[in-house]
Order: sequence, then C-alpha cells, then structure tokens
Amino acid sequence: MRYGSGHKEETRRKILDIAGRRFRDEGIEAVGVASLMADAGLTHGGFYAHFKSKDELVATALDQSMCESSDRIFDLAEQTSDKIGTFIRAYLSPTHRDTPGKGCTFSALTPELARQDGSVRATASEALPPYLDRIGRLLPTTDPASARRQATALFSLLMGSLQLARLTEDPALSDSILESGIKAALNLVSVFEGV
Amino acid sequence: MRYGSGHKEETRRKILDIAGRRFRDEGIEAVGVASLMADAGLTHGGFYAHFKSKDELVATALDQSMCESSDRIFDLAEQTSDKIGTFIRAYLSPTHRDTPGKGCTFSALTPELARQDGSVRATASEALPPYLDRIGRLLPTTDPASARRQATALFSLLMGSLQLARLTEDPALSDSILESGIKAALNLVSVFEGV
DNA sequence: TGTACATCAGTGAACGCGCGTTCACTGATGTAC
DNA sequence: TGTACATCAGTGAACGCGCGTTCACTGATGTAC
Repeated sequence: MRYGSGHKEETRRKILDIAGRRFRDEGIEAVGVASLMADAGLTHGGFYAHFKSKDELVATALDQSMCESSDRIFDLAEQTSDKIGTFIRAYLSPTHRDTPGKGCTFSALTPELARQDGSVRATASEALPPYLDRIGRLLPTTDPASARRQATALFSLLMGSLQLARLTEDPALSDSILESGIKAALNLVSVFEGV
Repeated sequence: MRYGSGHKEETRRKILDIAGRRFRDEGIEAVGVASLMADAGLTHGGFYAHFKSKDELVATALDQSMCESSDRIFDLAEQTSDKIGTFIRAYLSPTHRDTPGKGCTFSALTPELARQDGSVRATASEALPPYLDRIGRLLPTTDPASARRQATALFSLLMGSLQLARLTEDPALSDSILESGIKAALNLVSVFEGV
C-alpha cells in the first residue's frame, strides 16, 4: 500500500513512544522488536523501514524519553511558587511509583543504562547534566555551580527512594520509603539554603 | 568420574559466587547458564545437578549476595568510631563505583529486581528491611523506628549517587557526584542528630 | 478525464544464532564380598 | 588384600524456542502522459 505524506513519520513516532514506555516498564532487553511492532498494530518486518537496527531504536527512543519522561513533573513544578517542594512531592508520589512507564527514565533504567556501550550509553550519559541543571533551576540558589551540586545530591536521593519504593513488595514499607524520601529531600533543600 | 565428599558442595558454592558477581556486573538476563559454567571450569549440562533451573539459581544467588555483598563495607564501618561516616565514605568510594561485581547488589540491580516476580522478587524484597536496619545500627540514634526512617533516606541517597556516578561517562562528573553524595549524606546525618 | 506505470510502507516466511533445558553416556572412586 | 559392581558429578550432542534481521512480495495511491 502507499500512504499519504506524513504517514511514515507518524508511524515512526508511534513506535518511538511505545518503545520508550515499554523500555521503562519492562527493561530494554525484555522488549522484542516483534512484540513492539505488534503493539503499534504492525508486523515485525516493517520495523527496518524506520530503524537500521534495534540498537538504533534504543538510542533514538532514549534520546527522546530521557528528556521528555519527566516533563509533566517539571511543568507542574515550574508553575508553582514552591517549585522544588512541588517537584519533590510529585517525583516521590505513589502515582509516579506505580507507573514507571510514564515516569522518569533514570529511575527506571539507570543501572541497565550504565552497562550499555556505544551510542546508547553516550545518549544516557549526555542526558544527565541537562537533567540535573533543570532541577538546579528549581532551587532558590543563584550560583549555578552550587545549584548543580545541590541538584545532584537531591536527585540521587529522589531516584534512590523511588527505586526502593518500587522494589519492596510490602505496600506499607513502600509508602514509608516515599515519605522519608520526601522529608529528607525537603531537609536537604533547607540545609542548602542555610549554607 | 566420582569425586570425594564435599566436592559437590564446593562446586555449588563456586557457581553461586561467580553468578552473584556476574549478575551485579552484567545484569541477570545477560548472564547465560553455559557462560557461567564455563567460568567455573565446567560444561553447561552439569548445571542441573546443582540447580533445578536458572530461576532457582538466581533466587539462591541473590539470597546469598544481597546479604553478603556489602559485608566488607559494613565490617569496615563497624570497626571504627565514626561508624556512619566511614560507611558513607566507603559506599561512595571510587573503588566501589568501579567494581560493581564486588559491591552492593541493590545499587547494581535495583530496577531489574523490581521487574522480577516469584521467588526472585520475594528474595530481593525481603532483603531490604534487614539491610536498612543494619545501616540503622550504625547511626547514633537510639530509637529503632527513627533509625529505620533515617537509614531509609540515607541509603536512597547513597544508592542513587553510586548509580549516577556509574552512569556518566565523564570521569570528572562521576567524581563530583560521589563527592556531593558524601557531603549531602553527612549533612543528612547531622540534621538527623539535631532532631 | 482516462490509462499505464512507479512508488514504498508494510507483510510474513525464512535465516542463523544463542538461550534454557534434557538425556544417554563416561569413568574415577567408594563399597561389598 | 583383591575383585566386581554401584555411584553420580560432569560431558556434550540435541531439543524447541524466541530473538534480531533479511528479503521477495503486495497493493493502494501518486505521477506521467
């Protein structure tokens, strides 16, 4: 069949969106090309009209999803007065914990990404500094270098808390991990302010 | 061939040790039965004299490695006077960052473990509370409930920092992530003390 | 306006490969007599 | 002490399966005349 102009671009975007979500939900290795294309309503052979290889898809999907995956949380935070408090509470919300596919790529994939190499690893590695600076801009600190340092520690705490909250099978423990993460994060920010 | 008594047990332990290390280095899915047995100097068929399936190996190896993988760091910390400070600095040391196979299982595998189910997931989930309490005992706090809360946030920060330090390909950024992790962790502990 | 041809996103059978797993077999040592 | 047999950890060929990838083909639409 021949399709109208823009159709191919739309299919490509659909594949990328589904891939980004499923990688975060299931892990990169666990998502096969055939199953991905089936999710997009297509058969596996057509995949190679859009991407040279699975590796190219992974790099492209990550390049998109590492930036965009936290957009909703950032957007929310940037619209309020207590920017960093809102960010912390949204990042460590039960909703974010329960929907990794719609959430932060770093929290979903970090150790797996560190084991990659080539362009996939490079994409992940290069996405980190802009992400940290975006958090830094939510902080009251004016000095960029100190905002970077504070954002680094803060994000480590948020990501670690979210991952541990997802790890445990005990719902009460999971909730308490989120709560102590929020408390400690807010503490950390106020200690920053005091310096 | 027939082997002396204790030989089989020794082989089993060797397989478990190699599996634990390689899972942390390469990820659970990436380590195959054949390659694992080759590492132990054996052929793949013999694997099933020791384990019913790869899944049973994974659960057994994790049950062992989640407890033992941080032993060196805990031992070191428990022998000093500044217990928690020593723990923090050892956990976020360049050595620990550069040798995931010899280090903490949580930092190496947490999101991948959260995606498992059955006995593997249960093993990982059940290992967390004792681990947190072990950190809690390094804290000056006397109240166990408050030690648990503090340990939870502290460990989230340490694990997150270590993972991000392993993610980046920029050595200078990696070092600075460890440094700001240590600073923030020490800050967090002193804030705990003030409460 | 009608006809002939070119395009190309998507199809689905087939490829080699490595995975986890099975199983008939090996052969050095322990045990029975 | 010597001989015959049992044991069983480990071997390696073979299994079905799903993976990523290739490729000849389809057929609705765009384009040329």
